[in-house]
Amino acid sequence: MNGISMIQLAKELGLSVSTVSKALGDSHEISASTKKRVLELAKKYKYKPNPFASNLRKKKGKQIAVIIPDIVNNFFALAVDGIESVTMSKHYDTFIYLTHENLEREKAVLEHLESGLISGLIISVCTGREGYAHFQEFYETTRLPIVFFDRVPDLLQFPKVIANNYESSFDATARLIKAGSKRPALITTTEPMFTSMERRRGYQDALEKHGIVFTDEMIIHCTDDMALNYSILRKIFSQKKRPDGIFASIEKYAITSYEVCKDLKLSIPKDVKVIGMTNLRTAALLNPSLSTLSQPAFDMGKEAAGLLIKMIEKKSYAAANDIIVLPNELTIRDSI
Amino acid sequence: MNGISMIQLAKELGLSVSTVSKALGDSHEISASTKKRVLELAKKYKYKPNPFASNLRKKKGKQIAVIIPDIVNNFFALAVDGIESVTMSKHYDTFIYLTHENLEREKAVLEHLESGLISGLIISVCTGREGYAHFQEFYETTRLPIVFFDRVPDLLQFPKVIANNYESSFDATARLIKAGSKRPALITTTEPMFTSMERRRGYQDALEKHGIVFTDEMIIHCTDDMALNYSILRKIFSQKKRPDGIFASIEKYAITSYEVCKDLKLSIPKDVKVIGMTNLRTAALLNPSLSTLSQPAFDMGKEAAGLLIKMIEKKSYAAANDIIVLPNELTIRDSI
DNA sequence: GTGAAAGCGCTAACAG
DNA sequence: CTGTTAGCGCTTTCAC
Repeated sequence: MNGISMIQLAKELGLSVSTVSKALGDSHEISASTKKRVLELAKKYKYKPNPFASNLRKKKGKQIAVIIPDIVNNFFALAVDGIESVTMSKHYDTFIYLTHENLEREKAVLEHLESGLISGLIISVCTGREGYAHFQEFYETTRLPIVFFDRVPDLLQFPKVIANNYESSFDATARLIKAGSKRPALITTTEPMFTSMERRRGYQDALEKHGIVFTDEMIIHCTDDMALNYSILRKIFSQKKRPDGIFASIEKYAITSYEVCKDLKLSIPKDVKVIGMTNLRTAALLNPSLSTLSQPAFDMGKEAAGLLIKMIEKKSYAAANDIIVLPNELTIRDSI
Repeated sequence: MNGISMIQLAKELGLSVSTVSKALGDSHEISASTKKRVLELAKKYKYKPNPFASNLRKKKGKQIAVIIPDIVNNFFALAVDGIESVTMSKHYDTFIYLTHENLEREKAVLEHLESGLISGLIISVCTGREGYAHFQEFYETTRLPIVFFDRVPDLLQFPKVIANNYESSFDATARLIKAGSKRPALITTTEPMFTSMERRRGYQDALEKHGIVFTDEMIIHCTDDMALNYSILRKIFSQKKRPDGIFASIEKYAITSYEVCKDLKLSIPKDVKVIGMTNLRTAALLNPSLSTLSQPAFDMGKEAAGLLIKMIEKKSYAAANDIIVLPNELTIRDSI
């Protein structure tokens, strides 16, 4: 905290503080000549308004928060990149909070933010679907605009930015089938999430559409524990009646699938055809190169931030129930 | 902005605002019974102090900024993860700003932060070594604690957290040589950076130590343009007298090396032995699995944040010239 | 142990 | 077009 204050500027200019304030705000009440004088002196002294003072007075600032489960994940990193690209251009400051899939942490951050530090919130919720009450409560007490992205609480009425998970999962599964898979498996998480439910719906509908009878064991549930996932998959792919295709609907599961196939000497794509839901830049360099369904992560971040700032700036909450749907991108490589 | 204010608390308790303030601050001037009453009512109403008001009054807040070139890079993502793990536990809020290797952007962010929004700064500078004046200037005008990490301005007197780039590059190069490489190349950036200079020093010293005569063309300069890098590398590795080893001292160059070798049908590790400086989690899944020199990214972030908060909280700037050096980790896999 | 008063730096009525 | 005034909500002397 340092530099010159408005008071000192006013003193040196022989003007009142309020005149200086208005001049800096380019108010129409102020004469061009005065504005010029003020601006010049402000520039000379590199005057920067004290954000605490002005936020306190205006009861509003140019700071927003981003709450995500994990930054060490290409998807979220790209989303943050997209968010920052717009907050930067709109001169907003961006707080970042990581929940690490911990619901308590998520609640704690939300409660902390009820202090009024921010003017808006972008969030991708952690796994698990019980307990959305804290979002509702946050909104009730702060009335602050919130935009959810990717992992959204399906039952809550808030603006959201999501990918076309249903449709693209349908397409990906269909591609596996067309490539010759008779029993493609879906690898998904044990945690119930809206996104994975949608992907599962797309998967099942594609099976049905192509006359493949769905049975429960075609869905493989993995966890957060990579070692456990490995043994789960290894067990399943060691069976005689193993799946001959994989739609890995979570990034890390695609990698584990590769490891298991490698270790079991199952050839990809001959024995097992694989499509992975991932934004990994190295997908093309894996052996064999991995076919991917990738999310428009950067654009999702951009849209979310754009929407949020619109909500903050126009008091028009017309946007409040917007749902923006962006397309995932299917890239076929050698794994299929 | 919402919720109850201290004024309302005071009114309801029949106390003065200053008493409530002290009670909430657990001041020894206040009786235990009063503290209890205040705390209970505050809890009942979920009172949260208005951060703008208290920051304004105290001329100091619990917000810090992190400025990095790129979040879509495992190294920086991990570092942010490390930083956030400590700011979270110490109840600080973390702003994030991305420079995308753009010096102008870096300067703009710094200037913006001169407003006094934050109480401390963690930064990894963008490429290019001209122009460190803005850091000095930022410090002169704000007197705020700054911690640099990884990409640090070597000539400036500030606390820094870095990796042992010289020593570990020496070791990595030595491993290439011991594995049989007679002419290992160093792939580095055209941009002069302290980190890459250190890596280069380690590389050259290892050559000398092992009796390999260094010539200028053993250093391959790549850029930010991936397509250009590809053609640079392709040209070099098409020559008869091509290198038989690669120490890729920047993450993305290791990937391009793989692509080029694949396309030129050069076998790794038979024709070319490769070690890449990278934190990519998929390194082990590449074909062949990539030997890596990885940075202690998470810990670097943790150390940087710990140091910064120490500087913010104790006014003791004893730490001011600290340089914390953490070890890189060499993992040998099939590419060598 | 508690309270009164001043003020952090800025904005926004309202007057003039 | 410019100035006066009254705070935003909190912390911090200084009295009592």
